[in-house]
Amino acid sequence: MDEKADKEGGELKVVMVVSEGLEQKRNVAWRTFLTAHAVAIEKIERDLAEAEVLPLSWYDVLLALYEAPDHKLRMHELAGAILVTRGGLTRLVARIEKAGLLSREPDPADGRGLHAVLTGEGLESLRSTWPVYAGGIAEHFGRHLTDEEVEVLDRALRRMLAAAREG
Amino acid sequence: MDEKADKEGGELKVVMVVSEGLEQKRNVAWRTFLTAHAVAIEKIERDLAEAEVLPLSWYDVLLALYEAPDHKLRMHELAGAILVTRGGLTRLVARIEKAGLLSREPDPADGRGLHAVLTGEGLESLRSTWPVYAGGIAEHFGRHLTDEEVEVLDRALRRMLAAAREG
DNA sequence: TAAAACCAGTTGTAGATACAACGAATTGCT
DNA sequence: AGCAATTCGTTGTATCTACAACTGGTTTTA
Repeated sequence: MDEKADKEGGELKVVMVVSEGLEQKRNVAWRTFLTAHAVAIEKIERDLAEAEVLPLSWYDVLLALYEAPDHKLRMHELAGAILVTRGGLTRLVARIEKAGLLSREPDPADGRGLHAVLTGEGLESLRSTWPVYAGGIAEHFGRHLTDEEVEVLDRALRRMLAAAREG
Repeated sequence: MDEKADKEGGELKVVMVVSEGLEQKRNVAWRTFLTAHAVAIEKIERDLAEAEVLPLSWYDVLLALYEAPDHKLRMHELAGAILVTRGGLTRLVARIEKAGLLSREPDPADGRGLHAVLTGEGLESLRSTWPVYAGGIAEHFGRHLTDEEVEVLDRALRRMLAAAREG
């Protein structure tokens, strides 16, 4: 790489120069963060698929409903909770409804609105998925971190999220 | 939530019971990790789109080429470097090639193989994209973390990745 | 050296997502 | 009350991705 810098003049510096000094460690950490996320997600999704339980996108929807009052949420609330656009949510919810894991019912208080409601079957799926998911999290994520690292990571990323919600 | 547990018996415990004790903090941290990733990526992609520079998927490909010897990689090496399936890479590379930012040339040493090679125009795009990307990383990620947190996060996630490569 | 096994990259197909435009319903303003 | 602006959810369209089957090239092995 250094030989290349000699041969090609400034080219190598495209990335390096800008990321030198104080910023560099943060950029390296960002890349680690991205890769770690991609690898962990890939492995966990594979575990879920092999066990024939819910994929993460379905699990997220149903868990959000589970955690909501009366196990129901308006579509736009659900979209906000799982960070999907409303357009995407319409189709995602339609697929999950077709599988019988949630139902849609009109909101009596607002003629425009719908509630997505967790069904008994949906709860059952959540129940059977969780152990597999928990196993994946432990195996591909938690197992490799010390207690202290977990705390630092959680605290730091929460601070980041709080800032994102304001900005 | 606790009232709900009283009313509905064991249901609330579906998730909580299993994740109690030692594991719980790790599961909470995992969720934070997922959300933080989703939010940061979303904001950075938006920055890139607004500045009309390369999206992350293209940037990743071109950066991998940039960092490779002679700025070229075999397709399967590239697929491994950016964590995409070969099928997906074929199309991604085709799009980038159509934009003139890389070229494909046969490998003289292996009739099956192709090299993806960074072009001058590709290097130029990398150059113009990086400041925007770096700004996004700083704004939506690095800015919110202390030096020590950055180090802990990088070290911990690297350890996780090392384990993933072996397992 | 011939056949079998393997590997590289592509392509058909299906699935999933975002963006923008839309119709229906509600809210706010005057 | 009545009209404009906003909000809600859906849908058309374009992109993008994964999986699996496939073609052609290479390596292994008998």
